[in-house]
Amino acid sequence: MEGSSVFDSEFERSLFDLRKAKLEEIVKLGQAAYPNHFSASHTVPEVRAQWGEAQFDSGPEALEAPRVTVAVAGRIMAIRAQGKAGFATLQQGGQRLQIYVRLDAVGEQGFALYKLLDMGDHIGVTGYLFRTRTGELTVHVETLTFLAKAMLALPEKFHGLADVELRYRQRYVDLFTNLDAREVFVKRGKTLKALRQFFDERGFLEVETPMMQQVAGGAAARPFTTHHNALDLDLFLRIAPELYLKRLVVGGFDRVYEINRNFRNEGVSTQHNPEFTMLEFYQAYANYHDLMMLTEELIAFVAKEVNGTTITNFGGVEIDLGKWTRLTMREAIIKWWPEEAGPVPAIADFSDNALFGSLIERAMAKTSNGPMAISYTMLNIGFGRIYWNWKNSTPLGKLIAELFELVAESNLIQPTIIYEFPTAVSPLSKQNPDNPDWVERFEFYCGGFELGNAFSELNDPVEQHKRFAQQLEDRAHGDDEAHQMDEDYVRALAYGLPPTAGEGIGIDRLVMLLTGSKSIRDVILFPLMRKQPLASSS
RNA sequence: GAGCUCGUAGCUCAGUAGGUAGAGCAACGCCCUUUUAAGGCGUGGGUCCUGGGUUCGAGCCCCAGCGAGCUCACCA
Repeated sequence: MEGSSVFDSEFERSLFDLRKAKLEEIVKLGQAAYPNHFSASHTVPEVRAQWGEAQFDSGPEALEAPRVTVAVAGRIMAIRAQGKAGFATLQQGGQRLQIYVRLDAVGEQGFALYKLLDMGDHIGVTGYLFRTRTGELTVHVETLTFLAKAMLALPEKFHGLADVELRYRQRYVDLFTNLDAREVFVKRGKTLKALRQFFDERGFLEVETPMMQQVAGGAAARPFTTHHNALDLDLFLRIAPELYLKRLVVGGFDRVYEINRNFRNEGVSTQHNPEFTMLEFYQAYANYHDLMMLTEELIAFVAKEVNGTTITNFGGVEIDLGKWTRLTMREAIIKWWPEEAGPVPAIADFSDNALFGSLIERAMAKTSNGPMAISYTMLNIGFGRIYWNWKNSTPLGKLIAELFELVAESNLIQPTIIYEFPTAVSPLSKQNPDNPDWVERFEFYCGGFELGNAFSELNDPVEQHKRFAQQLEDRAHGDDEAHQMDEDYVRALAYGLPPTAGEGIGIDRLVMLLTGSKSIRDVILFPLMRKQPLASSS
């Protein structure tokens, strides 16, 4: 490791040398430097569950006749020596257990080993359980086994690792020093398990479809590109599994789901990471109304499995994931129409291009001469952008979706289903039979952001081909997120896709909601970070 | 990509008005057999993110860069 940039400083280098010397002393005491096994009778959480605080009522004597002997292992997170005795705290599985080591119990060799231990070391102990004067469950150690040494200094023991950047870059330290961080990822695991249980119980098959695709489809986003050398083939990392999953429904898998990563070449924010986990599922013989019901059930089920309740606290607001509101996109715009923007729109304003234009023009004027409050400025900029797009003959449907995002989205804190989307922003959805400008699609929102997106799948190959062609035209006009043509997908539809509804749910965002995390990076173990400047020592 | 804020010991943070760099934890030595953010005495530890500039003098002021957080833009 000499000359390597593992070390941040001379302090760390010399500490490493010191610990190396200690390790040699430990070996001289007859311990292995890097043993590969320890037979524990219990984990720390098991010990706590069986003899921890809940059982304290039975009195300290409960542990004395007969004595309870345990063998446990863990990482030393606190160590206090007191002459010929000492206490240390072992951490395992996110829980802690105190141990008490005294010279007359472990002998000269054992105590010599104890004195060579440092914060962060892994050890195993055997001994019997007792309670200290203050009532803390403690292992009275009889034998100590050295397991592994921490060669670097742990973060400050009271505050833990607080530097956000370090927590993301060195998650391995964050996880064992900040147990709250650990808990988030335990809940993430439970979320995935609950999702799978939900779909497995309903006869869905879990599948895996390509993440390297020749046509990156199924969403409006810019893909990452890569290259296969042997086949000399340019490939895209997938932006969605959608088109493959529907091919599977054509193939006769009536109910499929996939939980895996999508990759989108876009900026990062508290709600976006370039790779993120998406659940997509498809159900034949169902439509988007069926999925609304399924979604409400699903989210409530997962919340109960993970948190034991549908209530979650997000950004200081209590959200009940068991109580849902349903609004059409147009209703939502009207409901959340900002007072500053003047009279609320009429339904007719959404069906006529000229009326829509004057609606925006009016709102723009209203918000331009108000007090210079931030909301006025933000709204004015937003209306201005929509107006500019309207002037540049952006399709009405797209403008309506933009308007919805401007005035309504951030208000959707409690679980809300927004349905009836414009066809212009939904190239893969089935049109409303009564009005082809609108499709059978919904998105659902919680905490002010979008969690999922669902629709009755377009299964008419002729119409699908037409929509792709339209997207190609958008692309030619500079929209580099417009959908690519996927001839093979159209061919699959031509073999006959049964009436099907499908849905995608952003799992990172769901976990944010369930854990009260304000940033997506707090629910991703290793979020994408910029390159670190080269360490000067290397 | 834009704006705002931040970067001081391994970690958590102070740093007055521009005048020789501070504390706690961690580390090292000694004392201590029921402590628990153990305690007591002592010691060591700094490219003040990097590079320029202003100044007699810069952690502090100015410029540029790097990294991070937040807000916005794009999107899910």
